[in-house]
Amino acid sequence: MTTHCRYCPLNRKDAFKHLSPEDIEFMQKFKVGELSVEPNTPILMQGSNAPQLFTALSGMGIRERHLQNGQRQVINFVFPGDFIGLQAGLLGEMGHSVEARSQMRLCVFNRSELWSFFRSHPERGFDLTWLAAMEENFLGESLSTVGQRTALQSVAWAMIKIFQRGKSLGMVQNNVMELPFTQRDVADAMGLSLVHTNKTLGKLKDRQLATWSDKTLQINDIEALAEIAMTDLDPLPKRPFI
Amino acid sequence: MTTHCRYCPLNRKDAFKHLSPEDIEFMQKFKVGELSVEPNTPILMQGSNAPQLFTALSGMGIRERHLQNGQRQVINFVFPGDFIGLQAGLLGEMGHSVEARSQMRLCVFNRSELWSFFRSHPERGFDLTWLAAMEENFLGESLSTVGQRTALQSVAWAMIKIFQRGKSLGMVQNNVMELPFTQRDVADAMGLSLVHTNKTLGKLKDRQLATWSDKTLQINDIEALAEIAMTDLDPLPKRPFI
DNA sequence: CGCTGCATTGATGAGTGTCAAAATTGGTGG
DNA sequence: CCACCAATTTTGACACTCATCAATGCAGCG
Repeated sequence: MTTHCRYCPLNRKDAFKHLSPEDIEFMQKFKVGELSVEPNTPILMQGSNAPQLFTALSGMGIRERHLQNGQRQVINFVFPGDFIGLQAGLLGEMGHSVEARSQMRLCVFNRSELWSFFRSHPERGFDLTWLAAMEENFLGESLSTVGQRTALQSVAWAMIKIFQRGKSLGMVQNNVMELPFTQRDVADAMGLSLVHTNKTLGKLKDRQLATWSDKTLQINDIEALAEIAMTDLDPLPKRPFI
Repeated sequence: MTTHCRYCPLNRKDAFKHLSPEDIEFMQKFKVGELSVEPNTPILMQGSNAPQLFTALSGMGIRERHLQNGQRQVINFVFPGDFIGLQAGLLGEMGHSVEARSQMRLCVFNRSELWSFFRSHPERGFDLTWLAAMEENFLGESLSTVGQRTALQSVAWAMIKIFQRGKSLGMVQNNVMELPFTQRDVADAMGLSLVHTNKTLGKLKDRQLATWSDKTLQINDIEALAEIAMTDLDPLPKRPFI
């Protein structure tokens, strides 16, 4: 069931910087196996010191952080190509949990070998840091959204971000993409209540900008959305993957 | 005016993992100089592709992100030991600006040599990634705060975080530390209005938990603060520095 | 000495949260 | 194929936190 890295599905998508055959061989030595999980399966737990790290090969999930009183914040959405477990690998403890939302296929690595990564193939260490910087950048943008944007702006922003990411991965056809998330996920991502998120999504639908129902997101006018969200529509840079 | 890395002030603080003499020599080759800036001086601009990277040697600052309509979000506070310019170095573009709030001394590196970092001294590349993971972790926590905590909880949380960080760096005497920030900085960090932040700080003062005035923060009951903020008071891990 | 930035306080109202319930969907088993 | 149940979405009414507006005080400074 485990495919050789040579046939890694990520290496074929043009959202990613392609790996050289040598790099592929190197990664192959790293790979311990593949993991296939059902929707809503926990992958890594906040506070855990997991021995395994992952790269999402297909499917979608969420990163979420739980507070002492049971509230949660959705930190980010997980797409194919995302590395999962950076904090466990480096800090020895995850700052958030990761949970699948659709069925997912994950590439599994051994945490204990992360260091050999840096030592023997520094470009790959560099790539990992690149991903960390990208994530940091995104979290800063999210923070600005939750802290400064209104509900309407926030939801518009979220729809754009999800859509753009999906588009870069070939998950969009005719301005439509599958979304396995619930409205509660988005609400917790934007720091809004479920009810208000629902009503805000309704507004976007009324204005014929974006329609999300039946696990399907349709974007009708992304420029108008971007206007509302006060954001640019820059294409995503090619990213490395681990 | 430029001190040799051998005398780096950071290497003497026990908040940090100490560098070996060889590492110090290596870093010395890297170092281009030192920069001393006055309060409110911009250090790196959002969107810029700066040729220089920094490590804060002393003083404090902020990371901030500007939106199209002029609002801003304070992403994080900058303390000695913080690396500045990761995103410029790796992504080629800063996602936020960095500005001094007190007088600051900065260690200056050449961005173009960042890669040799990873190649010739992979442990140092590893350390840089460690810092990136730590920052990512903190941003996730901030996001949870802005998204989920109430104003009182948020402000209590911020005071704790700043105080803990200051304490680990020896900036606290008798539960008192200097804070060069304005209330507007904190308000923009927590996604609150200036007025409400002021009133919330007043509440903490009334309850005799924390007093911040005249650029001085005094923490009277950190356990009670932690209770309000729904957070633990774990000691900070020893961190590397670049 | 007036100017500017920052802190402080009170009054008012908008944007969201909370509560409650109905509608819809999807899954499960008889 | 239908009945039932759980999860999710949707809608309306109401409450409240927090933003906004406005004015004052205060300190630093040219």
